Amino acid sequence: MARPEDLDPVLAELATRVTKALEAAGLPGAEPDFERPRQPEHGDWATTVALRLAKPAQRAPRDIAQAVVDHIELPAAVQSVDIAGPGFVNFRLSHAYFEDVVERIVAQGDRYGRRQRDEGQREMINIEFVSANPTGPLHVGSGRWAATGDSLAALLEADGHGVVREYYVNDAGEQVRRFGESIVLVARGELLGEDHYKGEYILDLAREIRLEFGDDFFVAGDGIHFPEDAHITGELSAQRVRERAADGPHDTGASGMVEPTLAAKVGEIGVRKMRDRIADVLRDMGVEFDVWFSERVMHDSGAVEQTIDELREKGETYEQDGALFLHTTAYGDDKDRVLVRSDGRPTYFAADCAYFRDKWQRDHTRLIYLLGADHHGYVGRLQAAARSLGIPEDRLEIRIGQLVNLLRGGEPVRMSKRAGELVTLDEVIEEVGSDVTRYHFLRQSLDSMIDFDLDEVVKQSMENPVYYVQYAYARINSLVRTADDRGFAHGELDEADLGRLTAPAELELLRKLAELPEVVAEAAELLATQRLTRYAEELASSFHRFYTECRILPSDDPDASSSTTLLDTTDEERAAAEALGRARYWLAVAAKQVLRNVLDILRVSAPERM
RNA sequence: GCCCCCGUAGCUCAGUGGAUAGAGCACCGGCCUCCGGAGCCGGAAGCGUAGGUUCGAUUCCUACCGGGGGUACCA
Repeated sequence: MARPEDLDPVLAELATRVTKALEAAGLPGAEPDFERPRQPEHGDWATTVALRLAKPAQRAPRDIAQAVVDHIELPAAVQSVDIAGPGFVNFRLSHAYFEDVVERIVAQGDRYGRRQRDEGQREMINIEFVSANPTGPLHVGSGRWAATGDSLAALLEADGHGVVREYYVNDAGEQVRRFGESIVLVARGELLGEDHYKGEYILDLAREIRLEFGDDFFVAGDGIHFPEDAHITGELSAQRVRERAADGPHDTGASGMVEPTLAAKVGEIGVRKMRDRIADVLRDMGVEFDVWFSERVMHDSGAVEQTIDELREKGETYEQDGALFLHTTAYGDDKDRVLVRSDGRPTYFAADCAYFRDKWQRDHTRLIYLLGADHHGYVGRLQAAARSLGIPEDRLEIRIGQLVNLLRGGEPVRMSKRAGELVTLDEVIEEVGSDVTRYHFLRQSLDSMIDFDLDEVVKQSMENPVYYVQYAYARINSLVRTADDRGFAHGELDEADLGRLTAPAELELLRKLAELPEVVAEAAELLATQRLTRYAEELASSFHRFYTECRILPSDDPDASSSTTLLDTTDEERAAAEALGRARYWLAVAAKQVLRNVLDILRVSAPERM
């Protein structure tokens, strides 16, 4: 459990002092907990230790709180302490503490908010996400996992861990053959069956492969040739594709047969092409995977057989009806799972096991899976598989995210790859942009279903909160540019008198800036990106208020202030105003840095101008 | 049937046992002679229902109501 006192030496010291105060008062020892009060009047930190101790100590909470206050020696950075409500002990930090925060932010730059961990504390985390089958383009729903997984990875890095972003490519087995068959049939202008993949992209692939490998590529042994006029064929096929898709379940099946070896070959080529396209779209979204793990390669290497052997040797398996089962119920699964079918072919589940083994052997200390709710049924068997392979229970974390509800004008749009009726991620990115799309997904909890109404998102893109945050950043950049243009003498940070920052808006912003390290730690622990987006919005809000209420640069308009101020202003007052301006300038610079650091973790761009 | 997620303001959502439950959108009323109005300030409005645990419950437990998803020798 991340505790705020682990992140802040001042708070750690305060915790020690509270413990000592309890001892000095003759009260039972207790770990004081700290939380940030909602109301600013309640100070910067509060502990409920008096409330918790009331029962074991047999004393009224307020009495205990009073005893703490009477006996505590406050650290220098803590200005005051008082008791409130039923027995809260509230602490207020000194202004010097916040001045120090500004200095730390400017000194640490990009590192502010990030955690440095010792070797022993640092994990090597593998996070697997998206992993959509490479038999079709990514749809909008996958965008949620792309955005969330990538930002979680950045978040865990910020929390001081090593992270590997991984995509498991299901490029083996029956579906690849069927995928290849679909391409061949379309290339030949034949009808597709109910189980075939449909959609314009199949036609595109057929064209592409024909161009690359030549007209004869799709020639079948029985004399069926790839039609000479590709254009006409294409139109025909596309039309038929649509008809068949609309036809639905009473489909009678494909009009032609495809040789298994050709289907496999074409499937392999098609999958490779689709994988590249998927990688392109993800890159457009700013997501770069470290590892594209091929299931086929794993099969070819014999790793699946080895894993099955290993499981057999460990006594985790048994045979029944000619099939080999993994005894997953021993680890809480609903039913035992088949590893090898009675016909000798390994199941996908066997590959999943082998994949686990591979990942674990690559020296990861923690495995995270980000899965959609449609895969919820897999959790039990995946957990069991990991345990069977000797991966400790707490080293595997499977996070289920609720699905994205794709709408268009309030009407549901089906997202079925086979039916070919899907709205692809690249279309959406092109239409509304990567930042808006990402932020939209990152803003909500994984537990909540997201409505993605294409019409609404396009309409609302200008009022998306991401612009609110980015605007704050652009605004500060503009301020800095203007300061430079006018030759504003902001001096160095250590020359600025930050003690002058005492206006409510200034204090609010200072407090908010100080929160980042703990927001990062909490978000990382909970794997919750929405903690970061909320913080970003709060920070932007604090800045906007500060900017509105607190003039930073001196007015460039001599007439503007001449009538009253210039005449009445003494040198002393003018010097004070200048000093305040310099302090505010550095506060704005610190805010800019923190906004940038948050946006970096969200992996949303921080524009200098908008 | 069993399992998982959700139910918080008119709408979309935050809030991992603490004090007076917060944002955005929408609505109403204000705010720039000057650093970016994509902004700021103010107003109205809410924890599905019923029990339980606790000093304290939106949060944890149970039941019920309502919505979504999952339950293959599929891939």
